[in-house]
Amino acid sequence: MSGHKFKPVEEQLAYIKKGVAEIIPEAELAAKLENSRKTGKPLRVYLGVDPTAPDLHLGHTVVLRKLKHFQDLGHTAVFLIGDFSAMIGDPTGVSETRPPVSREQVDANAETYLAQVFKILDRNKTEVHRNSDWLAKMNAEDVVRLCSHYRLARMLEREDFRSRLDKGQPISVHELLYPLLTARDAVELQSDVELGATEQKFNLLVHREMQREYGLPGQAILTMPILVGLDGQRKMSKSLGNYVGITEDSYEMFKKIMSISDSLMWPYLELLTDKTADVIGKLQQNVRAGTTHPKQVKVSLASQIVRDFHGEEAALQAASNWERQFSDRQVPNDAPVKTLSKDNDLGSKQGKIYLSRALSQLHAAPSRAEAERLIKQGAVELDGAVIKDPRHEIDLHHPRRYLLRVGKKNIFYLDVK
RNA sequence: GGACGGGUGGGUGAGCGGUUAAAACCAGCAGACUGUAAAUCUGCCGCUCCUUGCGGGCUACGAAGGUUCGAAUCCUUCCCCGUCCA
Repeated sequence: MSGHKFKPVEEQLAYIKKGVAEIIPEAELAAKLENSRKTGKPLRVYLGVDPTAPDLHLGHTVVLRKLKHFQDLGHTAVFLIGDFSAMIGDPTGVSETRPPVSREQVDANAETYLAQVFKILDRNKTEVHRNSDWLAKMNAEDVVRLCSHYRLARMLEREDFRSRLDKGQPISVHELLYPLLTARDAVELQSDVELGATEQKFNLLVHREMQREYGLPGQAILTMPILVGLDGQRKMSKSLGNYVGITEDSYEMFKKIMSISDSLMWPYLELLTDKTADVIGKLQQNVRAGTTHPKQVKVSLASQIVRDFHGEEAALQAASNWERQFSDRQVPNDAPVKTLSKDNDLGSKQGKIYLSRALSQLHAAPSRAEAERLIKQGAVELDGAVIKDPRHEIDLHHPRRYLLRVGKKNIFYLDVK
C-alpha cells in the first residue's frame, strides 16, 4: 500500500474536478485512475491545440492549467500541436467556414505557442507532438478508410452543423473531416484522458469513439468551461478583442483584468487561479456580506494572474501603478514618452501642429476624425487642462515636455524636440 | 443541369431612383456618476482637407459595365451563398 506512486483516487479526483464542466464518464475516469495507481503506470492525458493565432491568451490557459493539474499528480501530459489540423480549421463554434491558415503561418505560430505553453506546464514532464507527423503522411486511401469509421448522421448531430444547416449557411465538406482527422491523433497518441473546452465536447466524443473503432479502450473526456472575455458577454477570443494575451506587458494585463465586471471575477478566480473552491466561496460570502470590498478581490485576482506570467515583483509594481493611476488619479510611474519634432512631422505649418493632428500622428487616436471627436468630447487633457479645441496648436519650435491624457486610460508624456 | 430566393457599414437588419455616410438595434468610443467595473444618463461612432462650416473632397451597399441630371435602389454580364427538383 505504501509503495504507491500516486495519491489515493479520491484525492486525485477532488483535485481534478475543480473548475471542471463535465467528465464523461466520471466512473470510467475513476477506474482509470484506480488502475494506474495499482499498476504504477501514469495516465496519458492529452490536450491538442491548433496554432491558428500567434499568441495564446488567458482563455487557452484554462485547459492548460487543468493539464498541469494532472501533471502535478504524476500523470503524463501529452501536448499536441495541431499544426496540420489548424490548416483545416476547426468548425466548432464558428458560424462560417474559416479561411485556412497557411503552412508558414502555422509553423510560426507553433513556435510561439510552445514557448508560451511552458509558462504553465513543466517542460521536462511534457510529451510534445505535432499531428502533421502522421496526418501529413496520409494518402487518399488512408483518409477514405478513416472516414469509413464514422456515420454522417452522427456528424450532423452536432449543434454547429445543425444550426448552420437550419439557417441555410454553408458548410464545406472539409469541415466534416476535422473531427475525424483529429480523432486519428487520439488513436496515435493512445490517450487515456483528453481535455478540452466544453465547445470541444463533440470532437472529443468522436475521438473516443474512433479509438474504440481502432480497438483501443476509449479515452475519458474532461471538459472545461469556456472563459468569458473581458466584455463579460462572449467567449474570450483574439478576434473579438476581448482577451488578455499571456505575453502582454504586466501593467497592460493588470489594467485589463481590473476592467472586468465584478460578477466576472468569480469565474476568473475559479478558472485562472489555483485558489480552491472553498476559498473562493468564502470570498464570495464576504463580499456579499459587505466585509470585503469587491475591488480588493479584483486586485488580488489581477495580481495573481500577473504573477503567474511575470513574477511577484512585476505584479506588485503593476498593482501600485494601477492604484496610482486609477484610484489616486495620478500619472502612472511608467507613463510612456512619445516625441514629436518639427522634422518628422509633415502636417505642421510654420512649426505648429494642431492637437488633433498630433494625436493621430502619435497613434493616440486611430484617425484625425477620431482625434477631433475625442477632443470635442472633452477627453483630452494637456498639462492637466481639458482642451476642447481640435485646432489648439502645439509649438514645435520650443522643445519641452507636455503631459497628455487621452481618455481615462491613455496617459503619456509628449516631448517636443 | 433546372427552378426559385439572397449578397447593405464591426454584427443583426431596414431602405428599393434624389432630402442616404445610408433607419433601428447591438457592439465600440468619450463624458458624467463610481470602488476599477457594472447599471444609468449624455454625446459620438468612414477617411481626409481647411477659413471648424448644418463647409469642401474622397471612399462605401458582392464585382464589372450600362441607363439616368442623379443609383444601394433600374438594366446586363459575372462571382458567391442557400432552398427545392434532377
